[in-house]
Parts: sequence; structure tokens; C-alpha cells
Amino acid sequence: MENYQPKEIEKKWQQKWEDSRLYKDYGRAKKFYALNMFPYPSGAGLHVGHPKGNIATDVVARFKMLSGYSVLHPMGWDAFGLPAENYAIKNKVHPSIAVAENIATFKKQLEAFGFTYDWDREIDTTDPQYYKWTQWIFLKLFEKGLAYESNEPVNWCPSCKTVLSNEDLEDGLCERCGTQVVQKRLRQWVLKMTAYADRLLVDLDSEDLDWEDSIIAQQKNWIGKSEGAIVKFSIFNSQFSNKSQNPNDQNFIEVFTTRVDTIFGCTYCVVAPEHKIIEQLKAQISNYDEVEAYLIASQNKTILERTELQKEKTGVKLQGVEVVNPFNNETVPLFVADYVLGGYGTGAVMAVPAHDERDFEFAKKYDLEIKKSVAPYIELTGAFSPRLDKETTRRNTVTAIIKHPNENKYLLLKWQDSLGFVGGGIESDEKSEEAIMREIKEETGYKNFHIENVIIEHLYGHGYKARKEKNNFDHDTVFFVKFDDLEKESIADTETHEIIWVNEDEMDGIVNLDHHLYMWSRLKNEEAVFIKDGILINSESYSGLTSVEAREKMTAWLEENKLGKKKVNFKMRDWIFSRQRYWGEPIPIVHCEKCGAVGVPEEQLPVRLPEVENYEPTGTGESPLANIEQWVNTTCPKCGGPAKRETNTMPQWAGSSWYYLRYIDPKNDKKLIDQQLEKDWMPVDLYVGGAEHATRHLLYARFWHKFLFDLGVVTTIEPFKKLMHVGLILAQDGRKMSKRWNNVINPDEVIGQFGADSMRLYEMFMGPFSQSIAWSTNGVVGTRKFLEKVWKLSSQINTEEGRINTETQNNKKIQTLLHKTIKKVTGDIENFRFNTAISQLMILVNSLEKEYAKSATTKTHMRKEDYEKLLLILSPFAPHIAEELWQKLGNEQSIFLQTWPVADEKYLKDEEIEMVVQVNGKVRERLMVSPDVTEDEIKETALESEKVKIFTAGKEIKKVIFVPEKLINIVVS
RNA sequence: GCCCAAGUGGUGGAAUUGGUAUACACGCACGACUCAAAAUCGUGUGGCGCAAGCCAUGGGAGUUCGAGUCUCCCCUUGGGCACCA
Repeated sequence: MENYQPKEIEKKWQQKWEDSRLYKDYGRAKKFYALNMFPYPSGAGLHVGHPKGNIATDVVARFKMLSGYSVLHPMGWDAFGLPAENYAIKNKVHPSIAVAENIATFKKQLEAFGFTYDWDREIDTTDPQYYKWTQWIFLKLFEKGLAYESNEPVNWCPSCKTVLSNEDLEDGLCERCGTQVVQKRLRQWVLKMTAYADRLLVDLDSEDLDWEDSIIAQQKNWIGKSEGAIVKFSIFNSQFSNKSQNPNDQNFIEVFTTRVDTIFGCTYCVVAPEHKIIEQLKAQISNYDEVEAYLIASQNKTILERTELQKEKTGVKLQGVEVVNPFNNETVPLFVADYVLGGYGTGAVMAVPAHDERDFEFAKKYDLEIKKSVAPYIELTGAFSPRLDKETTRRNTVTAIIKHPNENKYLLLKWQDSLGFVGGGIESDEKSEEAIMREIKEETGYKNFHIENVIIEHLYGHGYKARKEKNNFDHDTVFFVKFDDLEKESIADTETHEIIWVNEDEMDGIVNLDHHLYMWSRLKNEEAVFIKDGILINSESYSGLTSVEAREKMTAWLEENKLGKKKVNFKMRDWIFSRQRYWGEPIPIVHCEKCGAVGVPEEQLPVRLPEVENYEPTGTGESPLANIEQWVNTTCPKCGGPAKRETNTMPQWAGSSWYYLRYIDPKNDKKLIDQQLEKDWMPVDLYVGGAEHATRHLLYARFWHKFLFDLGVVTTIEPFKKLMHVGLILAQDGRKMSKRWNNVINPDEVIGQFGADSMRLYEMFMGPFSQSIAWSTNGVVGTRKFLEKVWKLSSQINTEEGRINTETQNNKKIQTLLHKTIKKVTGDIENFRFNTAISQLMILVNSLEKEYAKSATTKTHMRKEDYEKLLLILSPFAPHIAEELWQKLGNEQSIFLQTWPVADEKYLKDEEIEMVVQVNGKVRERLMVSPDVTEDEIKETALESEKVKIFTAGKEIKKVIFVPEKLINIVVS
């Protein structure tokens, strides 16, 4: 038999598969839609990391075809946008020409892998027949009021000379070029993505969605839902010295807070520099000059400066202005400070320095009052957890942490079940200081001590006290007490508890009451700001409520009195949708002096991108299209009067927000997608791509999909059922592959040297699919060797003299292994565990080789049907070699038109298994036994074993644990 | 700071429900073939120990007959968010 020559057979089969339209049978009963995130055809071509995701969908696609599915597996090009345009500018070619060249390169590179793409469905976002429908979606958004013009300040990249969306920023820098972004007031088209915020969030938990946790978490984080309340603070007018709240008062600010329960601790309020109240109160602000200087200074800061880590907070008090807290009618000062964001919530906050770190920092700096209104609440755990079936006593208590007079030790009381500090209830008419003095004397007998300080003034502890068979809900004050000497009197009840002295460093391991541990930690580190939920204090009638209860009641009170309301806020912003660049879809709008912004009528779509001489960005905030008068000047579709075309273009992400739909019906010139075809194919069953798209492409696409759902264009609420993210392939040096490091490996070279099948196999074998792993060319050598073995094995089928096909012991073992492999490979492909599928294939091939090719004594030959099964389960990974060997066996039909083998249960059980004998959990002996062995049988054999006897001799057998087909564990004393 | 994921040989990594830790592959060492090298094939390969055996899954506790796997605390790395009130 000739040698394995991947170069020849791969080319041959790729051609035959294409000619025979092998992948294009869409008439089967079951469907599967496998999709890769389509690439930008950049000028650099592919490196070995790019095809990893494509290989994975191809493996699944071929597996599904063999399992009787019609498989839609398309590919296309996301060719609009900055990278393509910048490449064109740099290389002085028109973007459309550069894009065409790059697409050709990419396509050629991808074809060398033998993917099952149906190139009849290829799409290109820059094709007018495609972007016609991108524009159509925009028009629909415009019609529904979801696309609007805005003049708010936006992110402007001075280098790319365009506006960017929030999603396009990385730490305040342009995601493309790393330039610092500045805020610029420009007219922009904006899509009202926030209208879908709640659905985008809620549907992430839908059962139709099988996404990795990390991506779901990232999206949830980005959407950033927070539930809180809006509270009106009236502006206090000193002329009338009227502090009472009037819901009809027009002079107020609204603050947004998620912690209305802390409002009795509010000691000032802050507005963002952008807040319009500053202008409104100009006359009333006595230091307006100072305020204005601050506003100008903060306007000039870049996003980076405003959000810089560890930045010291700054602000200016609005002298002469005070606002009124509606809950207690107290006035507090008002500040302007840029640590409050203008674009979130109401742009104004109430500041509670005792319970918010940022407010605390600001209050410290400007010497503002800090007022506590929430006390920590500790619920005890374990045996001390509060019991629902027992009654609860609420009481005021005191606790003392007592220090030894001359050693570094602390006093603890050891009760029957608990170990903690000294303390007890406060009796009526007793001050807390008196109570703690009394408790110490009663419980310890020591006479001479003094209170050093109060560690915690308010602390709530809630736990079950077994001694009294009830729950205690204690409102505690905690003292730090020092003994002056050890003089003591005898005490009455020495029976119930004893006094022990414990070293400072042993305390954490000994004290077993959660609230006492908390006290101990507070003795050592003072906690300045308590930001968690707790129990309200100093809050008038709300005192004693939990934070959760208080938020409910206080919000209800606000709504009743029209002084505020419940409010949900999202971090996610609307999508800034226009770019001042040439290479994008023209926004299909004309501006008419009479009618304003008017949508281009559907029948006039597409609005084609005009040919231009100079497509470099202007930098003026206008797109290069603005210079083409004959294109810009048009007539208004509504009134027929003179009008100008919108010259901004759409962002990169427009075309990719719906492309998965177009593959289903790529040539339809009447509709975006045929309704029946949409029902047949949607949703995408498997979507594979990079995790970097978690908060952009995947968010935008879900947004558009939901909009199209509302329009009735699609019938699924989510576009992508299962999402897998591809782990990066790093260079051999562990860094990212990049021209800059000169460590890029080109797939063409790898395929040239080892063949596409070896490379496919290696990339799937490297490790878990979603994980980043460094490339190793030696690894490809390994998978190539494996394929060589498979190749050579085919010569062992023929019957040689003296080798017959009978059911020998060895043959049964091979059958078992084969069927186990079928089972494992099937399950592993379905669960994206390609690495273990391949390792199992290697185990099988190694065994076959040992059994048939290397053993001189073997009496059987390899059965053709067994080898064929091997080829079938290998074929999704290494399609060319599988097809070649398949046809060499005399089969005329393609291997991919066969049926995926099913593991036969009757072969899955081993004849004989190794059973482990443990003594006290340690392996002492291994026995070969039948898998059906009973506990008594194996126990008898095990106890006779010399190795076991060493460890059981003279000892009593306390217990025997028997796990069928695994082990027996003998527990001895 | 917050959220997510992950820490296992020299390396990439295996280990269905808690049940033989290190499968598979790379690398390395030795051997065969060869004048020689490459390729190929064979043998070995967690650490300590002559051995019986002991110790090993980032560290520390816990639950269990038994923990890489479950619980708690801590450390490290990668990714995301970050003054979002």
C-alpha cells in the first residue's frame, strides 16, 4: 500500500465534495444550523488561531450530517468598518478593491481545511443587495421611534475621526487605535436599545439559551440593572424658612438611590457638573464663579481622567443652596462634584457617608458630617441558626471584650455549647455602661477593671439559644474592657460556665459565635463605612426594620406622598449608531427643511454608497460623503422639496447584527427572509466565536433580533441557542500571535507540511475548546503520526493464512473497546469535548495496532466492519483521510452519506474488570474479577490476599463498603 | 473594589454521580536500525526510598469509610466591569 500523502488526497476530495454538492442536501427531516462568527477579511490573512472555531463547527456539522440532519453551515464576510477602511487608506487602494482581494485570500485559506461550507450562500455585508436589508431594518427602527437624532455629548476618537459607542471603548480609549477619547457634542443617530434592556436581561435566563456562564455574566453586568427609588429633595428657600415638603413644589432635585433605607444618614447631596439645576439656581448660588470654574475644569477632563483609579474626589459646595430630606425635613448642603455621573440615574445623588465608600471619602475630605443609620446584623450559623419553630425574644444587650491586666490574653466564658465574650441583657432603667459592669462582676467575679472604649455602639445578633430553647434577637453594644488586676470574689454559678484566658492569635479558632467573631474582627480593625444591608437605627419610626423591609416601606411612603417613586435603572446606554466615515452603510434618511428627517422609501433601497475620489475622514464631524454634492442633494420623498441626504454611515456592527438570518435566504430580493424558511431553520443551533464579542456583537444582534421578532420577521425570541466561545491559540512563546512579536504561524504552511487533517485534529486535541492554549508544532507531529497509524492499519483487514475471524477472547476485548469509543466520541462531540474524543480514538487505534499489526501470535484479522466504524467516527475530525480510506475499501458512496454508528449495549460490558481493594481508604490490592461479582465473593477473596492481610491482621472489621464494578473498602479499627 | 473562570508531572492536559490521580499527546532518557544523521520502532518516565512503603491535584481547615471532585477561609493567574449611588 502506498504511503499517506495528504497533499494529494485532500485537494482531490475537496474538489469532489464541492462538485457533488455533498453538503447541500437540505431535504432531510431534522435540521441543524451551525454558525461561525464571520470574519473581517483583514489584509493580514489568517493565522492558525482563526480556524479553530471553524474546525469545531465543521466537526459538529459533519457529525450531524452523519446523524441524519440537514445541516446549514454557511460562511460570509463582515467587510464594512474601520479595519477595512484603514487598511485601504494605508495601502492606497479603494476599500471595495481591498476587500475583494482580502476576501479571496481568506476564502482560499479556509478552503484548504475542507470545510463543509455552502458557498452558494456566501454573503458580504458590503454588497448593496445585502445592505439594502440592513438599511431596511434601520428604516423600521426609525418608523417605530427607536432610531432618533440626539445632540448629547458623545465619545469622539480624534485619530479615527469618528464617534464611538460606549461598547467601542476600552478604559476610555478607542478600542481600535488606543487613542484617548474626548467628549464632543455632535448630532448623532442613536438606537433606543434601552427600550429592550429588560428583555435583553430576562431572556438570558431563558431555557432556550444554552450559553456559557461567563458570557451570560458579562452581558448581565453590562446591562447593569439596578432597582431603587427616586427621591425628591426640595430646594430650601431661606427667605420663607419653610422646610416642610410640598409635592407641588417646582423647586426640587431628584436623586436616584438603591439604598433609600440609609436616607436618615444623608448629610449632603451631590449633583453632576452637567446637571441643569446649577444653571437654574445661578442667582441663588453665592459662589457661582467658583462653581463655574469647576464646571469648566471638569468638562475639559477626558473620560480617562474622570474615571482614573484612586483619583481624589473633588467638588464645590453650592453656597446659599440647601435641600430638604423629605423623611425628616432636615436641610443638608448641596455640592457639585464630578464623581457623580451626569448620564446615569438622575445625575444627582443623596450622600450617606456612613454607608457609602465614595461619599465617605468625599465627606472626610470636605469635613462633612457622618451619621450612622444602619447597624450590622449577624445571623448565627450552624447549631445556633435561628429556629423558625421557636419563639424569639428581642432585647437590648451588652458585651465586653476583656483584656488581661498584664498578658496579651482575652477572657472568654465557656458554656455548655458556646464559647464567647462576657455579656447579658440590659435591665430596665440601667445604662449600658452600668449593665456591662454588673455583668462582668456577676459572671466572672473580678472586681477591678475599666471600660477602655465602645467598639460597636449598635450590633444586631440573631441566633438560637439551646439552653433557653428560644431565639435571641439582640441589640447589642460592645465594650472593650481592661482588667486592672486579677483580684476577685467567688461567684454563685460556677457550675454552668468557666472562665478561660485565650491568646490573641488563637481567638479566631476558638470563639464559635458568629456575632462574637464579628466583634473580635472589629476590635482589631475599625470599619469606617458599613455598606451592607443591616438593621436601621436613628431612623425614627423605621428604626429596627431590616434594610429590605425599610426600602419597601420607605418607597411606599414616598409614592403615597408624591415625594418619589420606585425606579429601575440600567447601566447600558442607547446605541450611538452613526459614524463619520466612508466605509459603512449609508443611513437611509434625507433631511428636508420642511419635513425634518424623513426615511427613504423602501422601494428606493438600497441607498448606495457613492464612488468617491477621496474617502479619508474629514475630521470635522462630517463624513466624507458630505462633499459629494450630487449625491447629497436630493428631493424630499414627502413634500418633493429640496433635501439633503444623511451623510453619516452605520457602525461596523450593523451588518453583523442580522447576517445569520440572511444565510437562510441569501438571494431573496423581495424580503429580508422568507417566513417559512425562517421557521424551518431558526434558531441558530450552534454559534461559535470569540468571547470578545460578549458585550457588543452578541448584545446588538440580540437587540435587533428582538426588534425583528416584534415586527413579525422572526419567530424565536433569541437568535442563538447554544453559544460556545473559542479559546485563543497563543504563540509558542505564550504571547498573543501578532506581527509585532513576529510569532505568527500561518495555517497554509502547517497544512503544507502536515496536511489539513493533521492540523484539524491537533487544534481539536490541544485541550478544552474554550481555553487559551499555546501552539506547539510538535503537537501536529503527534496527530500526523496518529493518522499514519490509521492509514497503515487498513492493510490488516485482509485475511492472511492462519488468521481467521473467530470470536476469540481478544476479539471480544476489541469489540468492547470499539463500542466504548463510539459511545464516548458521540457524547464528546455533542458536548464540545473534542480533546477527549480524540484521545479515545487514539486509545482504540493503539489497541488495534497492537492486536493486529504488531502481535505475531494473533489468530484473528481485523474485521472490515470494525475498521469502517473507526473511519466513520474519525471522519468529522479528519474528513479527507477517512473518505480516502473508505473508498479504498471498495465503497463507492461518500462516507458522509453513511449513518453514524451506534454503540451496542451488549458489547459495552467488560468480561473482566480490575477491582480495587482498599483498607481504610487506601489501595492495597487489585483483583481481576467478573463485573458481576457480589460483595460477599469479593470480600472473601480480598481478605485472603496476603497484601490485605498485612493491614487487617489482628484488627476488627468495622465496616465494608462495596461499590459494584469499582472497589471494596474494608474499614478496620 | 465587584463579577466570572481556572490552579493537577518537565509541557498541553485526562479523571460521568465523591470511588484505582496523572488517560492521551508532547518532551526527555536509554536501546534497536544506520558509517552517521533524520525518520521509524521498542522500553522507561510524579517525588522520596534498596525495598516494604511513604508523600503528592495552589495553601489551610471541615464533611466522609473514601475528596482533584462537596463546604468554609486564604493565595495566585486569566478574563470582564469599574465613582453606575
